[in-house]
Amino acid sequence: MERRLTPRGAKRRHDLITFATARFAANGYHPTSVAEIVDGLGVGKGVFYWYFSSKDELLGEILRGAQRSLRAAQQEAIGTEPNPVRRIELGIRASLRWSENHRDLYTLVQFAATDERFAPLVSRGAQVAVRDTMRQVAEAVEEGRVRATDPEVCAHAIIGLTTYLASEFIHRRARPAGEVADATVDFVLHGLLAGSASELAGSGTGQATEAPGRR
Amino acid sequence: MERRLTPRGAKRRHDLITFATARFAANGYHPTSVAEIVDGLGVGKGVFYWYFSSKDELLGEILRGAQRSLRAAQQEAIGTEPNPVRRIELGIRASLRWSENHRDLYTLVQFAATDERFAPLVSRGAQVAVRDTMRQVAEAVEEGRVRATDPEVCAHAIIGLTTYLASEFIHRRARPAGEVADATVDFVLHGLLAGSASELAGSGTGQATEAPGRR
Amino acid sequence: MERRLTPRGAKRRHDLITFATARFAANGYHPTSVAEIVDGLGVGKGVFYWYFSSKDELLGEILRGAQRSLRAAQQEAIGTEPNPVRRIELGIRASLRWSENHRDLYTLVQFAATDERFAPLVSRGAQVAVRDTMRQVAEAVEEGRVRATDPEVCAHAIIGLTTYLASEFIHRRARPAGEVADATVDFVLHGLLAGSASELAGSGTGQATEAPGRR
Amino acid sequence: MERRLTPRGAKRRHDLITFATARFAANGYHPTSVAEIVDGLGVGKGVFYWYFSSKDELLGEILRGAQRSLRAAQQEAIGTEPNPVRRIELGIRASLRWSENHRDLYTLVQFAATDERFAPLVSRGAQVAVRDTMRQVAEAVEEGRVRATDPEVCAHAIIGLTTYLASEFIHRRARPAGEVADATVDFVLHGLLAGSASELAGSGTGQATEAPGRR
DNA sequence: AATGAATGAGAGTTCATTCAT
DNA sequence: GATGAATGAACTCTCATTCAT
Repeated sequence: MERRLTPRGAKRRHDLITFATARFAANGYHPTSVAEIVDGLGVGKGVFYWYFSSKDELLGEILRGAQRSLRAAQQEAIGTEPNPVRRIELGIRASLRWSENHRDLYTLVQFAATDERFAPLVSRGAQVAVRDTMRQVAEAVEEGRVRATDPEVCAHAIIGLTTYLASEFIHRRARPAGEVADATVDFVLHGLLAGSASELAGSGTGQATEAPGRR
Repeated sequence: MERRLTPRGAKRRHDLITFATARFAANGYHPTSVAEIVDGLGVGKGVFYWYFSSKDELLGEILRGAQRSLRAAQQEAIGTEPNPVRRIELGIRASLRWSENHRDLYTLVQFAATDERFAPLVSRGAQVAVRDTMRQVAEAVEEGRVRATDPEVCAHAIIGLTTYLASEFIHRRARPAGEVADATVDFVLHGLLAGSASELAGSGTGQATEAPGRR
Repeated sequence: MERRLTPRGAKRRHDLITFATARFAANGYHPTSVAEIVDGLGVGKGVFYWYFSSKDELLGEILRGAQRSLRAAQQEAIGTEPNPVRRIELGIRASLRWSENHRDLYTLVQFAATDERFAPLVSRGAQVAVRDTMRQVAEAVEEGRVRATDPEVCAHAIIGLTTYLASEFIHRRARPAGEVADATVDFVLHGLLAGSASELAGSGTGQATEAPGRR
Repeated sequence: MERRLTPRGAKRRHDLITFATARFAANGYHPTSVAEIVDGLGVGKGVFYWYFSSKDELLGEILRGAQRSLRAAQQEAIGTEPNPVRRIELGIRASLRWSENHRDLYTLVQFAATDERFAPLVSRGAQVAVRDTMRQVAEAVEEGRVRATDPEVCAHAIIGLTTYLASEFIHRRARPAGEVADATVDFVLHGLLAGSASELAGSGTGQATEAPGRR
């Protein structure tokens, strides 16, 4: 692949990606045939294989593009903000806004994570996000702004929460991203309990009472 | 369907479900053919269609079974515990333990949620879990044990967090469920911030596009 | 592959091989599609792939069968004949008779030898034939029945001649195998020259670019 | 077609033929795509169809060129040699030398002979060679230089032997053409038997004991 | 209950050929 | 003359499903 494209060619390629993303998200990747995609654009089958060497490769391209785009949105949102806690918040808000504007991509990434052929690709993208977030959590811990916790677990918790709430409230119920972000940030920062004294000190199942990762 | 099964028939059916679950989780639902399943069990194709009317129906059965099994595990764990916060914790721990013992089912549910034909089924199961959790959050709020928040959002946050951390730490990295549960419960209850005074008081209201009060 | 076949299945498989051999020989291997074969037999496409894992595999089967069959015919013809020269003759006659009865296979083998994917298979079969013939030539030389020559070259010459004359006279012109065999055996045994004294003594050494001794 | 070509055009056309011949010989005619050829030369598809009206036509050109070239080599080698036996020998030697220098063409001709669309073309070329050789055999018989045999069968025997030994020893084992020619000429002239008295007089299968073709 | 065999629509992909630029 | 793009029929092969035995 890697073809030098004319402007017209670049547009075709872009159209294919856009249309395929929509169909994959709506119908599922496997149930959507190449024929369906090219028919939808009113072009011949050969066009598809002129721009992509296979259906799998197309999905790969879509996933890579999604990750690039999300990361760019996050970094642009964070800008030069010095406070790491605030950076986390800005990252969450950017992710949710991005999620709102790219519902299809979200669905596709979710699917890709469940297919052994694409899971590694998704994993790699997730690792980048985790590393970004971890750095901020670690910094915030160092500065004493947040409780001492395992930054890796925290990073996953933040990303997982954001991801899940996006799926539930933005995609399924079409709530505005801003509102969802408020709730997410609130939960991330304060957790569930009222007051400062843990009512459940000593709870647990007899296993470690501290968070894992701290040795 | 609905067939009166002999003991031998019941075993056959169970074998089919078990084997298919493993293959679906490992290879993906669509890429796994009925032939692969029956060959793996050393039986003819007719057997499959004797017990299930279609491949889709089999997946439906698997998903319904998974939800029944998870809910049973949660309810057994909660038992008669009166404290709603403690009930939430017990539910989280039960879910993670279940997740540890049923990795394949977890993967399958994740996939099913991305396919428009199965998503409704998954949704219905998720709604049950959300309603269960919501009831407990609402009760905890009423009793003043947790901050006043939208119980629905909270329920989703709890479930989302649990789900995601299960996937990352139990499935991908094979950490023990107990450890992961400790961290999850900790995060759910206390959030991220240090101390009782919110450093970010004022955040979480409106879109907060201006930097919130930083010291 | 390797399937336990019922009698009905064995017949189907045999029909596929027979029909495909005829089409491959008439139209060429590549130009003959699987669809053409199954349509010709009035069965569904799946039937083909029930019995053969691919079109290539089918050709392989055909070629292997041809080699087995030809070799069996030769060995049966030679029987226990003690005279090696006579054994060579019997082999030639058997080959030509076989050729007469299996024109399609001959054409197919010729093609297969020109395709890099099948050439090794053909080569292997040819090696067996060469080794058989070589043994007889060597024995004949030892017994002083034929001129001292390189048995390997002779073996190839015999096989090549037989092959070629079969193609030309039996396949293209439909002459009876017996007649062709007489001529082939005659040429193989006596060569071209009249009398016993070589008119061209001295030739056959070096590149002989100058005219050799002519009267 | 028939196009007046600029020198640059003539070179392009020649390059296409050369490259295509190599790919066809290496990969097979059908499996080699036009795209592969033009990509290999770094030109666009249009170039191909500017010089040739189709892929089949290109193969036809290659085959015709091969026959022209081989015949020219033979005629140049024979020159004005008056002795017909010697002419046969010179022809064999020229053919093998040509074969050594044009392995790809040899492979291609072999293939073409097996495809019903190209077989007539190959046939026509072969007929020319047979007629040339026949004339020489007939003359040699008339002059009493060789045994009285059917000149047509002899011609085919000579050509078949030469062809086959070229394929086996020159192409597959890369032996020098001179050596192979010595063996071929020797076999053609003397056959296999030692001495002048046929040890096998009277052998045969009860069918004609004389060569076929004589009525 | 169960099997091997069969179906045939439809999948992804290729490729000779054409055409606008 | 030459290119990149496009065409679309045809290809090999898959697979959920059905059926005779």
